[in-house]
Amino acid sequence: MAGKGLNPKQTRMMEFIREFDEERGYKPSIRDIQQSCGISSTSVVDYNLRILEREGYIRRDREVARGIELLEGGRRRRASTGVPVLGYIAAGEPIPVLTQESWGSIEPVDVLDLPREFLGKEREVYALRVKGTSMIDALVDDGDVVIVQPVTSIQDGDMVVAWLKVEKEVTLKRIYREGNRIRLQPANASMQPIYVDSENIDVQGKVVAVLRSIK
Amino acid sequence: MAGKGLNPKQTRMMEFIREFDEERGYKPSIRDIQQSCGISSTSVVDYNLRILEREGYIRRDREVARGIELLEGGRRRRASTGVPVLGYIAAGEPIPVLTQESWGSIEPVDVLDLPREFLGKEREVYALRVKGTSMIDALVDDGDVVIVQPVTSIQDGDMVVAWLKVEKEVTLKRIYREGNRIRLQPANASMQPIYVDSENIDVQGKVVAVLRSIK
DNA sequence: CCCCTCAAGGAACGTATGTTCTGCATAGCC
DNA sequence: GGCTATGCAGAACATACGTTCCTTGAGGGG
Repeated sequence: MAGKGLNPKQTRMMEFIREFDEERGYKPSIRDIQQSCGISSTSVVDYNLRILEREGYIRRDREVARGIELLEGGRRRRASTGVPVLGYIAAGEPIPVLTQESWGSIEPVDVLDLPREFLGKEREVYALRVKGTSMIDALVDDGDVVIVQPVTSIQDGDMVVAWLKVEKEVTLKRIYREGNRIRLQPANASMQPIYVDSENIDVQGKVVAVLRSIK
Repeated sequence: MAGKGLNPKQTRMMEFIREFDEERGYKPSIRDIQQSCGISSTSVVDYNLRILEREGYIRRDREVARGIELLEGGRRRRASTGVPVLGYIAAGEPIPVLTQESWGSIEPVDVLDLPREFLGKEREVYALRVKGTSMIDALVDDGDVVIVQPVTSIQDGDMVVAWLKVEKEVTLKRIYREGNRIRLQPANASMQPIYVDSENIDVQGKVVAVLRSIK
């Protein structure tokens, strides 16, 4: 199907629709587009919107005010969810504890919109920014963002955020229960596991994703 | 400001607005909400929307059809952009080459909606899924997604996607030009750099972000 | 009991907004 | 020259949609 690319007017319209949506959270009306793109008539906007729809850039719902859906590469975007960034996680400092009750009441520093694919199935996840390189053995570097799902049930092999009481340290490791003690396995297979007493560990949550912005 | 939480009706409304937007790409009208949430009158919807706005869950533009903006944690979501996933990257295989011309014409496998923060300033970035653990020294594991900005100008210290002709290998490393040869430095400081001839390397792009979904 | 607020129902109103129709250029084609 | 497709202009039209007003009913205070 499809054809050549878009002409300048249509490109301008696409850009405007994207920007408008980003700025205001909803789509522009035909007259919004008309004015902002310097188009003389609503019918011209409609005419070009039809083309944009035919070429697969947008989807329109007829008779619906502001009923434009932006498609990306011809397909619908992956569903995403807002994830609150609650603070920092660093080796030497206690982690912000999140209980069922405090959920929602802690003021997020920021909110990231992330594809569901990278989150667990659970809705209630939060994000922490990593300070320092102490968790490099979990393939997590300074400045990374980890997505954490608060403790519910931990299974062997889960990557968890754990507070080691004696060492006064936060760590990210895969966890395995072995009788009375717990084995913490670094993600990097070439590194040795460490063993801790079950009493010495406080599991805060399960890491479901890591994000890194480079340089 | 704010008060207690939302009542069931308001919670239902919030959920509906989110789902509607996700499904159709634009916001519901008051009457859409009325019908789908089993509310008897538009004025009741309006009444509760005012509350949602007062409590900071949404922002409304008066007189504007479907003019609802969803706020998350009281603040606007970070702007995000659709990033096309173009395929796989694996140690033994050539990378899908992306030139200025082929941009836009390659059919993306998928599209991810990502916060701008994790992307470079450039618009034209794409994503590749990583196969295998051969790039673990760059803190990149099997199954990760790397966000790549096509080659423009590479600076010393940039993390790049490089094809080593002789070795027939793709690799992710920080790059440093040292006269006639090139030093490729693993991200993990404990690992040794490798050196290659400038003729032997084909830089495909610059890695601007890494995403990992765990288990 | 009266008065007030919170929550809701029902209907009417006005305008914001998509649609459509008529007309007019320009360009390519046979 | 006719014929058609593309792209634009202007206006009228129909309705989708937010707003507002009038009521009602259940609590709570005095």
